[in-house]
This record gives sequence, structure tokens and C-alpha cells, in this order.
Amino acid sequence: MKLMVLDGNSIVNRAYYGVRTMLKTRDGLYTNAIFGFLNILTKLLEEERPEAVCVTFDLYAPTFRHKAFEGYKAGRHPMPEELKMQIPVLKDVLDQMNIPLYEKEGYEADDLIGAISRRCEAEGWECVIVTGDKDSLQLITDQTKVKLVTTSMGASTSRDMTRAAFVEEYGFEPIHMIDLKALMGDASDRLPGVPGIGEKTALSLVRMYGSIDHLYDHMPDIVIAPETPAKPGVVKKLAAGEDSARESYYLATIVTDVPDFSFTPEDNLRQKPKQGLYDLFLRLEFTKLIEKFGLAPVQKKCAEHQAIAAAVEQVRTADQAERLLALWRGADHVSLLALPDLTGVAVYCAPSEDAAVLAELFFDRYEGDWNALLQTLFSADIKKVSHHVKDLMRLLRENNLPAEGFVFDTALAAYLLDATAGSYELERLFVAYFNEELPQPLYREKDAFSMLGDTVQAEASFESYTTAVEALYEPLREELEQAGMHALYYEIELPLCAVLADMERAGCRVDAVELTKFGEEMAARTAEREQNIYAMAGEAFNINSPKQLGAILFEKLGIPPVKKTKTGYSTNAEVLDKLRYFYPIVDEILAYRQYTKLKSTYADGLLKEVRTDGRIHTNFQMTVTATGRLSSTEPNLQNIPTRTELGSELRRMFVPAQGCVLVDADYSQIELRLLAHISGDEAMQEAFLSGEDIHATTAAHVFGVPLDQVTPAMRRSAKAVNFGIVYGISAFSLSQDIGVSVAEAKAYMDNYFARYQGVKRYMEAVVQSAREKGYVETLYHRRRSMPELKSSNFNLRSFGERVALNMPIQGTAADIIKLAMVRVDHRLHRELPKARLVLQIHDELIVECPEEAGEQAKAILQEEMMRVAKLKVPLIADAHIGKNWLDAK
DNA sequence: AAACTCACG
DNA sequence: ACGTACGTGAGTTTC
Repeated sequence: MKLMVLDGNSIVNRAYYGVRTMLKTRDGLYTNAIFGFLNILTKLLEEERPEAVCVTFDLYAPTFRHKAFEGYKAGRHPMPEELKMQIPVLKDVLDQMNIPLYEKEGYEADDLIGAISRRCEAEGWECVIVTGDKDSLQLITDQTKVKLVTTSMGASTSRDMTRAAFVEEYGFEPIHMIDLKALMGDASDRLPGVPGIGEKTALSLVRMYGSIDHLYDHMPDIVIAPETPAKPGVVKKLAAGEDSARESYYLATIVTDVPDFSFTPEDNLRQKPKQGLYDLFLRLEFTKLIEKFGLAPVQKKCAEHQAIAAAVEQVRTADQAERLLALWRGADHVSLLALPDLTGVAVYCAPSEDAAVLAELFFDRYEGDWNALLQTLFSADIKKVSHHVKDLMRLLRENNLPAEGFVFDTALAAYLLDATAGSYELERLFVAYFNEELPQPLYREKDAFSMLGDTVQAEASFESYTTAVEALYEPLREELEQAGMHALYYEIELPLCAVLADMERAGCRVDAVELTKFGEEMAARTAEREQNIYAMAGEAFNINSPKQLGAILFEKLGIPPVKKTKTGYSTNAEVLDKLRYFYPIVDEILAYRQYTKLKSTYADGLLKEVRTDGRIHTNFQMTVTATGRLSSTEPNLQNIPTRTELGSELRRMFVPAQGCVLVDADYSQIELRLLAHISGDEAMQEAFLSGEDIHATTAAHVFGVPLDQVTPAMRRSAKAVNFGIVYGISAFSLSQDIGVSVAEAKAYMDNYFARYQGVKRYMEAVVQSAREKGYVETLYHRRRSMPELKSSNFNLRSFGERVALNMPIQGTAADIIKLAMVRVDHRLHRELPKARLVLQIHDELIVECPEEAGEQAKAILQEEMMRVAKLKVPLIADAHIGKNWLDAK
């Protein structure tokens, strides 16, 4: 029989600092530590499969032992507020999981664990101690082992310390951990140990003598290894520190007999969780864990859900359809979901409060003209609310159907309200808004919804999901109004759905023949470099493996490693760049990397995506980024190379259709212009207003030279400073970026802020306001909530501050180009119907149009892009026409 | 699935 | 004393 006991305080601490995103529920409760704790717990339960499990906690009162040594433990950081508030909730969770919890006034978790492990041993049980603290290692015996938990970057790993593993690592028995601490002390526990004795000496001494008693018996003839006498200094320190050592020994000893503490392993046998766990997890928004635990809701109906319950009607005849279409036309709106191949549609409509109808239309059950039905349903006459409208619109247009009358997108609304939530699927939204799970699962595919498995169940899901859209509509709309996002939503995001649907459908033509040739050329160059590298390394290995590459470079060839990653040596371009002048093999590797990247990601990667129409149809995602930008996937066309000459050759492969040209327009320094506008900095505004080269002007100020004496290198550095400011710079990072000392970088920044005082004021003000309001926003009221700013974790908080600085700028730029896209699209439809937008790359738009319309399209692009926003500085867009992307840039 | 690397604005 | 710029997506290796 086996019992697992967790050191609650230690594990919850690891979990809190390990789960780096500050998970937070809609009503403001932080949950990251609870979440991390449960992940660790479930993982270890699976790994160990113990028959019994329990958790211990400290009780925060000074104990009698602690009083014996003034200041003991006082050096530890106080528990941050965000963590503290999670502890009672965690205890609730454990209670609901039927996991016993032990705490006792005056004792630490460690002491109880000590008592528990001894009781287990006495009863013939095995004991597994789970903790992140090395203090417990002294408890290890043949029957008791410790699982040491460490967390880094969100993942927790544990290491099994059995007696054998311990002896292997330390070279003495576990019980002598106490002696080790008695000698070397422990800063975090304020154990003095023997002053002057460090880890190394203490380890040797314990290996030689075991206990300090034995050690002091042999004074003063002390050896630190067989036949190696200790230095006289060491002996002197030991003699002087004996009292301190014995005191430390006492304090480092974990108490294993706790009075009035009865413990029976059998009382901790694992049990099923209680009913309330489901509700608790809902409140904590742990939907994944609900699934994992297989929890079911206690039977109860949700008020909102019931209120909109509808009569379900299967639509089979044309007459039926006519009647419903009339109903829908007259209604304020309908809520609608479609199956991916448009063979099924569910429409919810409530023309009056007590007359809701959920109509289900399936192609193979409908006797009338299916296409005609859809033509009417998706015309502008019927106002539709749906989920992921852009995808549905694309699907409709691909099928030559109208895609009009979409008045609301529940996914898009939820994204605007919380851009960092990550997922906007109906299941999750429904739980978040109504604290209830959707009745049945339905699987969403790329375009819309699909029904899998049992038909009856699938249809029920289809119904409940469509009803969910209806249920979410009002609360979401209301919340958008409250947040001041009406205009952003109805004038930018929602109209953009149609624009993006068309762009995705249009796609971008690529010259597959040239792209293939390019790929072959890259393959040839890769092979060449590969041979050189093998020759220089003296063996063949996988150059793509950072692990193998690191071993070759930094071990076999003895090149000094510049930087480490958490798993080994860093071999990234920044590191290799520093080494290339001294080691020819490094140059070869950099070249190899460049060629393989171009080959696999771009040549091969893009060719895979070319459809039969000779074009690549990327997917522009509207609900991904935290700042409001779009993202592009399958393939990503927003990261086609441009910074190197060879890479930019790829842009030659992006070509217009026969008889057409590409028109490329991009905003000039939109982020810096927005910084000048938003910060109100007059000096920076002046620079833009007088049409100066902003980076050169900045250089003149930062380096204190006249404008005509600014060298290209100075301009480059100033450019880095300008960018850095937008990202929430630190002197250290700037120094890394431009290769100067931290002191110099700091001086540049001081000069910068002296010149642009408005920018400095802005940076302070935006962080302050974000702290107060809990969010930052763009000129168009796009929001990003910022719980990080309240964190007591320095790194997390600093990160939050940089985000707070950056988001209004990057986000406003995103707002502006989105609005420009809507306007450009509108004008192109009216004035140049054969021209169409094909790509957006954050500050750049690409239009494909007939050759003879090129100039006109260029004018429209420039006009609309520049006209979108009236800033205190000019908003400039440059545009060019070309026969491929490279030429048009 | 996570880590590493690298492409873009 | 910390750890080092914002926002993305994809390919490859490794566990």
C-alpha cells in the first residue's frame, strides 16, 4: 500500500510561479496557482497510483521552535496577495475532491509530513512525499521517497529521490541532510550554520563523518577526504561555530512526533469527488479539468437558457420555408449556424417573447429548391447573428451565394471584450456567461459546424448551439456598448468580415515553376554547406538538432559557449553571429540555416499550399492577437522574407493574374507617428510635421550633433532606440541590440527622454492609468485587460508595463489599417470592380487589378489609407505598382 | 507537446 | 537580485 502526501504550501508556491500567465476568472479571482496545483496533483497521481493521498499546509503562527531563534524564517518573502487569495479556494477544491487536508497550529507542513511518513512506515505503508523543498530529503528511508517538483515556463517536472538516488547524488545517508544544514546553514531559513563553512566543505565533512556529533568527537584532527587534513582555518571555524552548528541542527530537524496528531493511512484512501466539484470548477472556469475529471453537472436548468427555449421545427416543404422566411424577414434578427458544406442550417427566431421557433433545414430532407432557399436566407433582408461570421461568409461566397445581412458575430464580440482569452468557442463562452455547460458536444470544423456520430444527438447539439448563439447575443451586445466599443465593432470589425472573406477567397497567385526552381537551388546550396560542415566537424551529425550542434561546437570543437538555454547551449543566430569571425564552421552553419529555412518553410511550405487555381489562399484570423492585429495561417503570408536579398527573391514569386498588376501600399512609420500623436509630444510631432527623417533627427538629439553630421551608424542606433521605445525598452536590451555598453545605452535613452519629454510623460501615464483601470485601450477603444500589472512577481509586472506601453500604439495602427481596408474595399467595389484586395501585412495592403487600372487603384489605396485618421501628424502611405510583390514594394 | 529557431511587422 | 523589447506562425527535433 502506498500513500502520497503533498506539501501544500510548497507545491502551491511552485504552481503560482510556474504558471506564468495570470489566469483570472471573469469575476476577478486569480486561479493560476490552483490550476497549476491540480495539474501537478493529477499528473503525480497517475504516475504513482497511490492507494491514499493527502495534503498538508502550514498554519501561519510563529511556532515554539521558531521563537528559539529570533528571526527564523523572517527572511522569506511574504506571500503575494494574488496567491494568498487562492489558498482558501484551493482548500475548497481539495475538500470537494475528498482529499484530506492536515494542518496544525504551531507546525509547518514539513513537520506534519514527517509525522505522516513515520506513521506510514509503522503501518507498513510506502510513503511518497511531494514537495518543491529540499528540506524534506532528510525524511527519506527505504519506505519513504521524495518527489522533488520543479517548475519552469509553465511545465512542472518531478525528480524521484529514493534512498538509493539520494546516496548516489550526495554520498551520504538522507538523515545526514540535517548535519549538512547544521554546517553550511541555509540563507532562506536563516540558519547560520558554521560561519565560514560553505557547501563544498560541509559536503566533504558530512561524507567523512556523517553526523556533527561524530565530527566534533574527532576535533581537532579533522580530514576532509581520506588522508587529506582540513586546513587549520576550517578547524578553527568549526571550533568557533560549534554552538551555532548545534543550534542549526536543532532547527533543521523536522519534528516527526507531533503531539495530539493522530494519523491513520487508511483514512486517506482515494475517493470519488463530491458533487459540488463541478460547480466549483465552473466558477474557476476550469472547463478542461471538468472534461479530464469526467464531471457532470448536477441536474438543473439555466434560467436564461430556459427562457429562450423554442419549438423545434423540421423544414421539409417549400410552403413551410415560405412561411418561415416571412417570419424571419419581419423579425429583429435570427440566430444561425450552418454545417460546413452548407447541407444544413439551424435558424432560431423569436418574433415575440412567447413564440420562439428553432428551424432546422437539411438539404437531403428538403423537398423544395435548396439553393433558392439559401439565396433568400442569406440575402440582406434577413438580419442574421452567427458565430465566426467571416468563415461562414467565405463559405457562402465560395458557393456563389449571397452573404449579406450579418448583423452580429458572437465570437468576434467576445474577442473584442477579452482579446487575451485565447478561445471563443461556443462551449467556453456559454460556460463563462451562464455558468452552465452546453448540453451536447458539437464539433466545429474549419468553416462552420459539423455533425459527427449519432445523428439524433448531433441534431440536438446543433439546436442547443444555435440557441446558445441567441442566448449570447444580448449580453455581448450590451457589454460592447458598456465598453464603448460600438463603433469599433460595427464600423470596423464586423464590416471587415466581408472584406477578409473576399481576400481569402481571392488568394494570391504564385509562380509555382519559379518557386520550385528556387527550392531546388536552396536544396543544392544546403547540400554543399552540409558537406563543408561535416568536414570541418570531422563527423556527420544532424545540423538541425540544436542539441547535436551544441555538442559539436561547444564540446568537440571547444568553441566557447556564449549563452545557455534551459536545456543546453544556445545556438541561435545572435550567438553564432558573435562567433563567426573566429570559427569558419559557424559561418557555414549560418548559411546552412538560411538555406534550409528558405527551402522548408518557404519553398516547400508555400508550394504545399498552392491550390488548383494556382493561388495561395491564406486564412486571416480575426480573433487571435492581443493587440487587434490580424494573423495569417495556413500558410502565414505575413512573414514572407524581405530583410535579406536572397530571401526577398521569394517575393518575386508572388505575381498577379494574367493581364494584372500588383499595387502595394504601406504606411510610413505608422507606429512612431502614433506615438507622436498619442503622447502629444510636441518635439516629435514637429519632426514629423516638417517632414524630417525621424530616425536622423532622433540621432542628432541622442548623440548631440547637428543633423548634417549624423552618420549612418548613428541613424541606425537611433532607429533602434525609436523602436525600443515603442516596445517598452530597457537600457540592457537596447545595449544588446545596438552593441554598446549598458551605460551608453542608458545615456542615449536619457538624451532621448530629455528631448521627447512628452513621450516620457506618456509612458508613465499609460502605465498608471492601466493600473487603475485594469486595461489599456486604443484610440478606437479596443481594449486589452492587464491583470499582470497588479502582480507582485517582478518579471510578470515588468512585462505588463511594457505591454501597456505598446498595445495602444500597435493596436491603434491595427484599428487604422482595418478601417482603411473596409474603405478601400468599398471604393474598389464601386469604382474598380475588377480590382481586389489580396493581402494585408500589418501596415501594408496589396491589391491585384487589371494593368490599365493600376494607377487608379494606387490612388484609391493611398487616399483611403491616409484619410482614415486625422492625427496631429501627417499619416503617410507610399504605394507602388509592379509585376510582382518585390517590384511593387 | 514542448523547446528551439527564425521569418515578418 | 531579478532578467531583459511588442506582436505573430511554422518547421524541426526531442521527450
